[in-house]
Amino acid sequence: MKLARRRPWTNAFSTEALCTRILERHRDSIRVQKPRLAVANLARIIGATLTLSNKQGFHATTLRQLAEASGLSMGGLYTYIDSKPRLLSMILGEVAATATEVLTAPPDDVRNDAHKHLDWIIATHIRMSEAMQPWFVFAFMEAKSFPPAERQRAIDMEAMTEKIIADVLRQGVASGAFTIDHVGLTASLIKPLLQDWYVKRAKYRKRGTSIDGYIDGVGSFVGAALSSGGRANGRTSGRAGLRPKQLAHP
Amino acid sequence: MKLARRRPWTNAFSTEALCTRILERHRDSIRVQKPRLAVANLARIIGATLTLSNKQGFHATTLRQLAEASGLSMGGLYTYIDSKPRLLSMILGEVAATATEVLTAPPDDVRNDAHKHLDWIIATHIRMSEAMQPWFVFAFMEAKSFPPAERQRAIDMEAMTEKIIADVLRQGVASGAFTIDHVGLTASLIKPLLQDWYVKRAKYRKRGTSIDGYIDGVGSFVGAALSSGGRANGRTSGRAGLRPKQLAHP
DNA sequence: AAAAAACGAGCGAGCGCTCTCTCAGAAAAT
DNA sequence: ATTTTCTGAGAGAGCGCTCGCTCGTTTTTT
Repeated sequence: MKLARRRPWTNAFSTEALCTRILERHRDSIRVQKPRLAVANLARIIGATLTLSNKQGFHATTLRQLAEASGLSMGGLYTYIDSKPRLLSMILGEVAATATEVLTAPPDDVRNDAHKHLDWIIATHIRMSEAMQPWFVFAFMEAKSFPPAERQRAIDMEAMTEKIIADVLRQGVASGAFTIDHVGLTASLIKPLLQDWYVKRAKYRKRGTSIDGYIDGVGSFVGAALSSGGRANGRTSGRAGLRPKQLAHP
Repeated sequence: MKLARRRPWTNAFSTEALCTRILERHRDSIRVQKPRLAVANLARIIGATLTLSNKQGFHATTLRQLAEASGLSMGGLYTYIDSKPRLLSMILGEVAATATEVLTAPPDDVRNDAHKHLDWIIATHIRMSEAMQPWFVFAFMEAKSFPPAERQRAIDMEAMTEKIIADVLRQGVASGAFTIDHVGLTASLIKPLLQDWYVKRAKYRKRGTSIDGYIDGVGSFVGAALSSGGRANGRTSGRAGLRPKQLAHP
C-alpha cells in the first residue's frame, strides 16, 4: 500500500495486482488453494497468453505453447483454468472492470469544468491503456471472435466510454465551453483517437512519439475542433455532395 | 465498361472486378484455365473467406467451411489456391493495390487547394472502404497475425496513407490554410477517424449514422481542428503535467 | 476420346483436454 | 526428535478429434 502510493499506476495495473482480482473473480474454477502461489502462476500464465496472443492471435496460441512459456506442464495449466475460453473471459473481464472503475471516478476538481474533464478523460484513458497495453490490445483484437457473452461485454464497454465522453461534451455545450453539432457522433470520433495509442503502439514507438506528446496532441486536436465555432455549419450540403463522378479505379 | 460508367464505384470495387485482378496477379498458382469460370469461383471462394473470417477470424476458418460456403469440394478448392496463406496474400495484396491506386490519383481540381484536397481524401477513403468493407475489415483485423511479407505490406500501406495526408497538411500550412504544430502526429490522428467507419461499422449502422453524415462529421471535426489557431500552443506543459496524483484504482 | 475440372475419402500432424502418477513438505503419531 | 501419514501441486503420455492438404477417380466440357 505504501509502495502503491509512490508509483500508483505502475502498481495498481501490474499483472500481479490484476491477477489478484482475477483470482477472486474466478475462485471456483481455480483448483490451487494457496493464494500467493496461485497469483504468481496466474500472472505467468496470463502474461504468456497476452504476449503470444498479441503476436499470433488467441486462437492460434496453443495450450502447449502456453504451458512452456509459463513454465508449467499441460496438467499444471489445467489446475488454473478449466478451459481455453476461460482465459479469454478472465482477461476481458478484468479489462472491462478496470476501465469502468477508473473512468467513472473523475477527481472532484474536474467535474464542473468540461474542458478539464475532457482533458482528464483523454489523459487517463491513454495512460491507463499504456499501463495495461497488452491487455487492451488483446481485448480490442480478440473481442470480435468469441462467445456472445464476451462479445456483448466488449460492445457495452465501448458504449460506456462513449457515453462518458458524450456526457462531458453535452455539459460543455450547455456551459458554452464547446460548440458541437452532433454530440453523439463527435464522441464516437474521439474514441478512436484514444484507442490508436495502443492499437498502433509499435508505430508511435518507432516514430519516437512520447506518451505526453500523444496526450498533448490529442488534447490540442480535440480541443481545437470543439472550441472553434467557425466551420461546423453551412458546409454540410456541399461536403456530402463530394461524390465520385468518374471511374476512379481502372 | 458502359455499365461501369453508370455506377462506377459499385462496379469497380465489386468482388468480381477485384477477383479479375487477383486472377491476373496469381495466374501461376490457379490451375483452372478458363478465365470466366476462374473469376466466378474465385469470387465465391474469396467472398466466403471474407464473410467467415470477419465473423470468426481467418485462422479459425477451416477449408472445409470454405469449401461448403463456396459450393466447391475440398479438392475443387485446391485448384484455385495452393495453400491457405495464399488466400490471405490474395486479399491483402488486392486491398493494398486498390487503396494505393485510388488515393494517389486525386482529381486535378483538388490538388492546389489543401482544404478541398483533404476533404477529397477523407470522402474518398471512407467511400472506398465502404464499397470494399469486408476487404478492409479483413486487412485491418488479420494483418497482425501473418507472415512477415504480408505484415510489412500492411505497415507500408498505413505509412503511405499517412504520408499522403501529411503532405496535404504541409501544403495547407505553407499556403496558410491550416495551423498545425506537429504535422506528422496530426496526420496520424486523422487516419483512425477514417478507419473507424469500417472497423466499427456495426455500431454506426445500429445508430443510424449515414455514410454522408459520417464523412461530414469527420470533415467538420478535422476542419475545425486545423483551422483554429487558438488552442494549439501554450497549453503544452500544463497538459503534459496532467498526471495521476493518487491511486485511481482501488 | 481427350482434356479440364471437380470430387471426397484419406493421410499425418497437431489440437484441446484428461487422467494417472510422482513427490515435496505439512500434519499427525510415536 | 523421529517416523509415518496425508495432501495438493505438478508432470506428461495419451485420448478423440479436426486440421490443412493430397490424390486416384468420376463428371463435365470440348
